[in-house]
Amino acid sequence: MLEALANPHRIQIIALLKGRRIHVSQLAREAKISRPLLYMHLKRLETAGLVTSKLELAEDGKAMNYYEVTPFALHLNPESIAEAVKTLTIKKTGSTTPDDTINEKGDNK
Amino acid sequence: MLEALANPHRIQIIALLKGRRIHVSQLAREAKISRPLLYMHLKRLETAGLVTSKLELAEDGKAMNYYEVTPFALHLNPESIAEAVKTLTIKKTGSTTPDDTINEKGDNK
DNA sequence: TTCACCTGTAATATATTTATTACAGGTGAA
DNA sequence: TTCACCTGTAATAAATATATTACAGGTGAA
Repeated sequence: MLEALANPHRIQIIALLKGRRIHVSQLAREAKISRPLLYMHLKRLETAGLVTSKLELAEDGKAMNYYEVTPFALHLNPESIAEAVKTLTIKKTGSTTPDDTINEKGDNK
Repeated sequence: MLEALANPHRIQIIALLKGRRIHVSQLAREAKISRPLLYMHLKRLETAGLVTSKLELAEDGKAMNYYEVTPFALHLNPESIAEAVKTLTIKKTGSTTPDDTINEKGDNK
């Protein structure tokens, strides 16, 4: 969730979406970014559960994909973070086994 | 600030630092990451104002760099984000001028 | 048929972040 | 002097994130 919020475009998208539904193309114009780029950002936001989308057929038959924000609330401070870390898994680059050998004991320069 | 919090190692570092001061080497051992990597993460946290450091001389003359968390508090929800966006600047890749020409008007396939 | 909208995605280039390796230098104690 | 700690950083590799370009296909109206 924090990773999803760690980008100015995505923050702006949430701000634009606040309180209203907008379809992708319109959102791209308002955010002043290209649709492909917007899709990428929306995907990240949607994966984090911060926005939802619904494809609808307008009366004239045109397909419109409407997005809206999820009413989330997150309080961040050292305490809440310490709590959250208990549920945190940090992936390792490479090895699958929880190997603790971190190269300690002596400099051996 | 959100960018600084958008990484599991840095989140963990804040958790480890909560309520106590620890010097770099000790922190590296507890977080189970290398010192060079830790320095990088600490730098990002410090730049965001989430932690502070103080280099001290222990009684035995050894230099120790102690870190501690800043007592921050951030409330995130669609409303607060919409507020924050008013103060947000999105950098452009390339061009310096605020150019709005986003290639609109007609498909011209 | 062409225009002006709408929906999407694959491939690619670029930029940034994350992580490692190899250094350089300090102290006190055995 | 060597060991076991401490401080840091530069250069590089590897992994991700960000952004662009080029597609492909749909609708209704002129």
